Amino acid sequence: MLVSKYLLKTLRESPTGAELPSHIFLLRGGYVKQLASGLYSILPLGKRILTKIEAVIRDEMEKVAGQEVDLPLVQPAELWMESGRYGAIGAELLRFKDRSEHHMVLAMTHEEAITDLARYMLSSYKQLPFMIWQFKLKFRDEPRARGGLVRVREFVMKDAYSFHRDDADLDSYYQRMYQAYENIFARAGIKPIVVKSDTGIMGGKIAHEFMLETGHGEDYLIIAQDGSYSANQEIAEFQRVHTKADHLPLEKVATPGKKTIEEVSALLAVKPEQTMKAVMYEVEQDKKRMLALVLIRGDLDVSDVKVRNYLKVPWLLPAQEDFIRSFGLVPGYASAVGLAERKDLLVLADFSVSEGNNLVGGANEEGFHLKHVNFRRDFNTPHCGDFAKAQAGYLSPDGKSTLRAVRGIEIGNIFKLGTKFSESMGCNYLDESGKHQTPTMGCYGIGIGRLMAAAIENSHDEFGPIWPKEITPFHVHLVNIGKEPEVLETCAKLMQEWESQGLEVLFDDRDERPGVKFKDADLWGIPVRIAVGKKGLVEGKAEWKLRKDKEFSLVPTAELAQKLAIFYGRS
RNA sequence: CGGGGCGUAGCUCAGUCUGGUAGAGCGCUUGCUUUGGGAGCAAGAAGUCGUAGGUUCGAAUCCUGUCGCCCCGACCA
Repeated sequence: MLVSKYLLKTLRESPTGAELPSHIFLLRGGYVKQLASGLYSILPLGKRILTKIEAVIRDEMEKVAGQEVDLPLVQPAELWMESGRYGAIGAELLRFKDRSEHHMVLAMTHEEAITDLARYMLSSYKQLPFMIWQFKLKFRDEPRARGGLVRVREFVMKDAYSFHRDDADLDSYYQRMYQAYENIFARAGIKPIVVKSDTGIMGGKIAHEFMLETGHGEDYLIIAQDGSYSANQEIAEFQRVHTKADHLPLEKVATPGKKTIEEVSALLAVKPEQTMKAVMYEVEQDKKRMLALVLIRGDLDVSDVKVRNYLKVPWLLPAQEDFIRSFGLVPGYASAVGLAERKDLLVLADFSVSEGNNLVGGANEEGFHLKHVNFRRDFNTPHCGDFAKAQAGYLSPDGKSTLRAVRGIEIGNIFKLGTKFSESMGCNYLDESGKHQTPTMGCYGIGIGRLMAAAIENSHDEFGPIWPKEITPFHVHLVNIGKEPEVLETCAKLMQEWESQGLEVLFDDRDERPGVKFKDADLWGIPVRIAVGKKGLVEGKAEWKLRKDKEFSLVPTAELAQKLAIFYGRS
């Protein structure tokens, strides 16, 4: 490919709003162009990388016996009503009507369509297990797109779905897929951190996220210092430290105008970990709007994902003041003391308060708190659990190590879905004894564009991306220095020679100064740059420079082909 | 959804406060000179100042609506 004929445009300056290295370089290098918020046009250079990534993934999917399909993006709403997700998912699911007034959606993932296909195809246990997968556009009306290709609204995903007779078979296939993911990311030059994650609206039981650790990531990961534990912060567990003490008598104290933990603990001269707060949410259960009180020690934060999962509700809203007051509670002075008879409230107690003692809590009266509040004696609830958000510095779940927090970008995930979709959508098969059985499912996703962005976050310098060999847009970046006939002839000859050995060559044949060409070469990040100039050619040599290195070496032009073959493992 | 910011040439921005009819750098076109890390000189093309309405003799500038984009938040009582 000749640069002079290629649809490429590099920018000297970063476009406004780009902050992540991947966002900046994708725009500056001419890989993508933004069309609207969260919507990007992929330009020829970017498309080559996506195609390479897809080739790697296709290779690994075939190794785990995947069968590639292509399912519709536009789907009837009825399908999503069958699975129950039409009502469970919020505005992220784009709904519209077609010309004949049918309710339709743009698929944000393809469990429904796959299950529909499977219930048509599947009839006998002899067909199981199988895995179906695709590269397919998804549309998610994200509340806020950000970070270039990291969080967009329209994107291509590799989504795979497996069907099994039982959990044991799913478990063993899940392990194979786990390995396939390790392979894919390794081939993209990435060493992911694998964490346990929330299963969210997908349902299911166990899920893992493959995360790239980066200072710019939008997810927070909790990792034990000794490596024994890793999880997404949303669901990360930790061991609470409790003080042991005899229960002291309940005591009412005046705390006028003191509502926050800081104010109350300062006034009463106690540490925040000796206080209890009531974090209140508005939830909907059985079509009724309820107020949920989550009681937790003052120094801890609530994980709303843990609360949501415990209550099995699709969403939580922080309760507004007038909503709280409509239940007769006082914001700033709320607790569960004296509310035992209230059936209209959901009271949840984090282990930090159910196992702690002598805490300072609200008196449910404007301007008053209670000292020495104790679980069971002063308040009670059957809903005790882990509702606290893990933070750096806390003890790991086994208590043997300390947790640390890092930021990361999710580049892939694998789920054990179970029978959520196969059951609700009537997908079944006959076993050996002729009985109807419901297959158990797994699903496995990788965002292609996000992986391209992650590869840059993972591998770049101040001048541009440094592409790994397997996903580089071209194998060789050839540059002529000067317009002398012998230089141009040599370049043409070399290009033809390398292409005939199957290498992809980008030849910067433009009439530009060397500095311009080298800057662009850095933005395009091709692993090998070969520069041909009159000076070197006198000795029959050209410059060999790796993108990751600063220095070049002079190599006889006759040896370049072999050197390239070795570099790309094709010798 | 809430809060903040920004929309002026392909890109980055100045001009807006204090109203007087459009600017710079980069990029693009042409010519000459240059040629190893984003060259120099000269000439040139390019913007209904996001959009609609209002105020005014006169609006990029003031007012109102509207659309778009970016950032923060979506939670600790």
